Amino acid sequence: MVRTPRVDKSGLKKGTWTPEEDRKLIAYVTKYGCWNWRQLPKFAGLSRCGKSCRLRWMNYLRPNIKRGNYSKEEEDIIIKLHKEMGNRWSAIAAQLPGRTDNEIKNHWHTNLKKRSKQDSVTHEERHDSLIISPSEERQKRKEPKNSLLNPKTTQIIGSSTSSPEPLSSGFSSITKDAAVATISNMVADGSTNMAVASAQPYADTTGNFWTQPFLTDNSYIPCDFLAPSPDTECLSPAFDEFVRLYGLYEEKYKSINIVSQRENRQNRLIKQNNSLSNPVTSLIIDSVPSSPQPSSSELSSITKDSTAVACSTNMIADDNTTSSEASDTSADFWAEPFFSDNFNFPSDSLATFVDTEFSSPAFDEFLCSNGWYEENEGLK
DNA sequence: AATTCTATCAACCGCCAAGTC
DNA sequence: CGACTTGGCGGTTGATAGAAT
Repeated sequence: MVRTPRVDKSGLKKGTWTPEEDRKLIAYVTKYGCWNWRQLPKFAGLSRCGKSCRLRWMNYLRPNIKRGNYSKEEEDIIIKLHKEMGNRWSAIAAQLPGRTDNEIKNHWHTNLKKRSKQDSVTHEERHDSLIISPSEERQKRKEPKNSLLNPKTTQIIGSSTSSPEPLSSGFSSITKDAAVATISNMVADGSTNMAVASAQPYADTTGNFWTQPFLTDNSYIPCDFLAPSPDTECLSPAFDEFVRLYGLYEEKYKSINIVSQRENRQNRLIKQNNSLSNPVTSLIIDSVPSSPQPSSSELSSITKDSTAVACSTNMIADDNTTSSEASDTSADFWAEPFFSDNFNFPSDSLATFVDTEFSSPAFDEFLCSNGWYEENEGLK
């Protein structure tokens, strides 16, 4: 079920991703975030278009992706939401943590569409059987008033409880909510968390940056300088040194509230345990020793504009917090870190980790032993 | 055993909205 | 205001595994 690898006119590779390409993408995004998908492949050493990289990351490599069997509950939610929203897969996916729109779309077409049809046919049949003909109606009027004991009435009452339930009140605003979720689809995963992290050091730490937390300015990246040897430059201590020289990040982000955030994050990860089904990203998250957080004065300058709220909300939501937590805009909300721990912009430890672990036989072995790769066969 | 059919799903494609210049 | 860029979405395709003949 894979496409034949090929190279198009412009020299860009298409088709199935190789393990090597995956490694490069994981290593790059983990370390530097996805500050610009179009530029990313160049720096990550990939002969792919940005779109392809984005798709691969979003649908396959990013953290917290659930793969495999759908639970009955998940399927019911999909069917329910599809009835409500139609083919708005990204909006549906937003209600199912860990599932991608692509996967849900596939699952719908291969499994649920039939089931949904069957259900609706069954429902219609049942509905037909409940339609009372004029003669029946007349007969009914003649019947005693003790109608609750009438099998037909009982059936109606019984059926009303099993008819499709109205969506919960929360879903009444699903369009809006889904839009928010859509905006921050990337934010909800580690990738954009990291993009923010990557952007963070670039920008000044006054109000401007925090009012536009998700707009990265790739002009900070001196493209020509990096372009010649992305493989080595981007993943090497030399590159880190370069980044420092250009002032692309500030040391101070390394040490602020590291411990409390780390503990907080780890506690969540423990709760999350089973849903972290992507061993690669679990490893990544667990391996990163620290996380940045703005100082209190910086926090106070954050404008709670809708974008910031939406994006940070989804980040937190993705951390398996409840929806009430996610929508909380109180002081506690802002005190909560809304960065994923895995974007400590190039910390030495992470750099070392990326350099050694992602390109080593040990990493390959790790992938294989976790069933992520089939040896020499690429990703399952 | 060989061939054909069907189900599956990763990946591609084209379009659109939002942002920027 | 229009051209351009970028990210995101939904529809579709293509290759393969497994079932059926």
